[in-house]
Amino acid sequence: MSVREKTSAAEADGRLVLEDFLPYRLSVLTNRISHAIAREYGARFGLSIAEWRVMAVLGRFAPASANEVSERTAMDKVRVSRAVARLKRSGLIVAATDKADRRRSALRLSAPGKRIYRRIVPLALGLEAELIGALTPAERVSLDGLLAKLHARAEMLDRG
Amino acid sequence: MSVREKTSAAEADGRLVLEDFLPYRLSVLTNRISHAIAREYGARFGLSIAEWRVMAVLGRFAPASANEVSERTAMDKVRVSRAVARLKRSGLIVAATDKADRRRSALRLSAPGKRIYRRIVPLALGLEAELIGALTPAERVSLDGLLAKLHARAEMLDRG
DNA sequence: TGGAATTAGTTTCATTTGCAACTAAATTGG
DNA sequence: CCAATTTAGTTGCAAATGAAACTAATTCCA
Repeated sequence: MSVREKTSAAEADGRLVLEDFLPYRLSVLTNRISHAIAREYGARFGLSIAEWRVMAVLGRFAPASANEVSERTAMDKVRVSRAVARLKRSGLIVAATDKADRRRSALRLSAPGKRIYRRIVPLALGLEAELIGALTPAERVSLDGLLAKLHARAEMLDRG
Repeated sequence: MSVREKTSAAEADGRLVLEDFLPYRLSVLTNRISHAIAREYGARFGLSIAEWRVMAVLGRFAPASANEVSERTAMDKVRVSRAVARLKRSGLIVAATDKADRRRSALRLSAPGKRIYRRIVPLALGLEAELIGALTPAERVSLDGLLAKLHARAEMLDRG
């Protein structure tokens, strides 16, 4: 009688042990976090999750096209397009047509956009801190490596 | 000049190092996986992710109420309700009114539902296997523990 | 060159989603 | 007991979503 193999791979007779199933666990975890986040600053600043993500990308990767944002966030390009449209309307970002390629627009945070960004960042980091507060420094390093590996794999699955 | 602290907590001048930000990384990872999954059996069996999750719960936790499904999947009860409605219509699950509590329905997989379930499970496990194929057994155990801790924290954040 | 194929981004349309309000059944406490 | 509250599940409605079709600019190559 072997000890129950507790590697995440989840299986029994021919059934799926859902609570051990990695895609499921990741999905639940992510949903919970997104939910908490949406309440936190979504409500507070009138931003949807998509909008906040666009701002986060622009806050970090200065002028970026919608497509770049889409790639960096793994969000659908339609979703990005609409988030960008709303952010432009509300004046939080500005779009300049890219000189080199006029289909592309170079998106940046506007001054008000930057102000809001700077107010949200600490909240976001605080939330992250609460989240990983459960982990020791060593565990954080470990998590970092694991996510990197999974990420690489997931990218292959999604494309290949 | 201290060595760059590489704990996930992500921060620089006052900006967010998005690619190190845990909620973001989880979100991208989950998006990619869900996408791959949706293509895999969503298309193949005409099931939405919500529907498949309901089936997965029923495959594992025999008769269950919609509410139980909702709790186990962390899906909104509306979403569950509608997935259940569709599954009933397509005959993959059956609902008996709970004798003890007539508001509640006892959901189960029907015979055809079980057949589909048994066909999907290997696919799901295969996909998971590909995903964690990148990890050593030790890393899998480690991941398991980390996710459990994060999950517990996220639950607190979401409620508290 | 210049027309075919590609890429950026938007719009249309049908579907999905979820909050809020609702119905129906069960529980609670007076 | 029965009115007041709670719980299971559904539905109305408005907003979010994404596949597919579309426009406009760019690249490719014969």
